[in-house]
Amino acid sequence: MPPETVDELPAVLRDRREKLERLRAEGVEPFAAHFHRTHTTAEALSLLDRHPEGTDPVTVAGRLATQRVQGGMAFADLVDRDGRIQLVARRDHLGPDLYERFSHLDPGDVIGGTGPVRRTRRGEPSVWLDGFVLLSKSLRPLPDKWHGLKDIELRYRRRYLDLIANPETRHVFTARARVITAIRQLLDGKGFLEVETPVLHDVPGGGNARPFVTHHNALGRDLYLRIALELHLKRLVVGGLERVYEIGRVFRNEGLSPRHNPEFTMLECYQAYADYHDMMELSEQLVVAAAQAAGTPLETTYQGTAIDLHPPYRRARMVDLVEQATGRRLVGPKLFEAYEEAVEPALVQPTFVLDYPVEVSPLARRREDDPRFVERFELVVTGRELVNAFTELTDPIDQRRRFEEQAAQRAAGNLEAHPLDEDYVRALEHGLPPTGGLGMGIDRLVMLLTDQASIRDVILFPQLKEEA
RNA sequence: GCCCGCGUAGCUCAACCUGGUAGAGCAGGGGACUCUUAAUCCCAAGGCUCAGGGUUCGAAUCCCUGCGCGGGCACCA
Repeated sequence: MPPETVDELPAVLRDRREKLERLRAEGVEPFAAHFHRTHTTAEALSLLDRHPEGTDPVTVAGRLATQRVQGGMAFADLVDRDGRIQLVARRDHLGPDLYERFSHLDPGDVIGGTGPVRRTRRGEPSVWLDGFVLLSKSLRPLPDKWHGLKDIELRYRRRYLDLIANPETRHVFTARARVITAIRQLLDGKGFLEVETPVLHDVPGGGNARPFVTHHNALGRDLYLRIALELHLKRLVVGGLERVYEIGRVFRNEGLSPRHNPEFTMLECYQAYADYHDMMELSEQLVVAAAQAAGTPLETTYQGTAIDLHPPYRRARMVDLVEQATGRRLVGPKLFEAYEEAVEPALVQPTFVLDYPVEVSPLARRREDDPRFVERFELVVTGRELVNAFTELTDPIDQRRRFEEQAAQRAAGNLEAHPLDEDYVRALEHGLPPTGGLGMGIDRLVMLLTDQASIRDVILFPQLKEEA
């Protein structure tokens, strides 16, 4: 920040700096060290319900929204995380000095106020102030009180203003937090152990994506930010933890889009003695639990399209879906390409797409009845992959061969082909129990449940280009 | 990386097509008002029109370049 003199500031900012100095000159500290509130706004309101004639004094704290100063009586809305409550100040009651200070507060100032709660003549529940304290002076004006903050760039860059001005934004991120809590509760209840695995990887495996590269100075070598959680979690199943999960950030060095942020949040969980059929049931349970946590009905809409999230979801084999769409019965990478092009975008209602070609699934177990396919599914909703899961490949010999096929693709220029992870193959050689595994994109799940069109609307601080 | 659109006061938007001194609401300042709630009414103030070039007597407006944002494509299990 350049050293700015008060004179150079826009008038709206200069006025507030001058107010700040005036307050200090009057002996009022504009940034309080601490404050004790007795009630949130919601608690104050429910207290009034129990004492409709008026409560004992309560102390609330929050940010001042709008003010309505009317001669010797002033009204203001105080906002905290739970909601809002009206404050009433009267010159007769507070005395002229304190009243004057109240009426010169700005929207955005953080204050604490004490007084009984009762209704105004118009029926508005209000804290009738016996006194108030300025806790944090706001030196910048709030966004337009009626239109909110519309500028989409400012909403992302200054998320704090978006959260103050737009209730919908608060709702989305509250729902996101509750969804993640619900997922943890569901998995914990099934005996899964939440673990943390490294973000810095020697070998960026578990998915097909270009990684971010970073450098460790003391080791004198490059490391990669993880693109998936998979390989470390399956090592833990080898280690006997049997049911593990991690909810964590992964990083993919790809372009930005309404559905892609370079860092995003994945749930991955692995269950010994389970297969991909079990993972389908688990997927359904996760979606239902998440929807309930977000307060989203199972009969919902996404961007104007009706979506029914009631399980069980349709199950269809990829070869059949492609044949229905194109009339051709394909195998191998061509099947997968045709699926992505002709089928996936049209799958609006929740659908488990089963049995992927082995060539695009180097970590999944082959089908016993047809080794060209693996026991893998993706749960697709609104044309987007929500879950990717499979019966894990446990045969270390086959795993090494699959890695070598990927290495050949890599040598041929496919930067996203899976690299060989020797240590992972060694872990398999010790014996991975039959295991089902599942990965779920939390951001896309929250987008679906909160009806948000862009992944940027469900990530608090999404990646943008450098500010001008 | 390519294509399209957008960028005006702290915020929300006019004026741009068709070039002629940049306007309004909110927020802020002053005043009136002791039951308001998008309070109301009166007064005054607030701008490097994203940046840089060009065309023109004259550019917010037309043209070019750059930057930023959005969308699409490419990329992306």
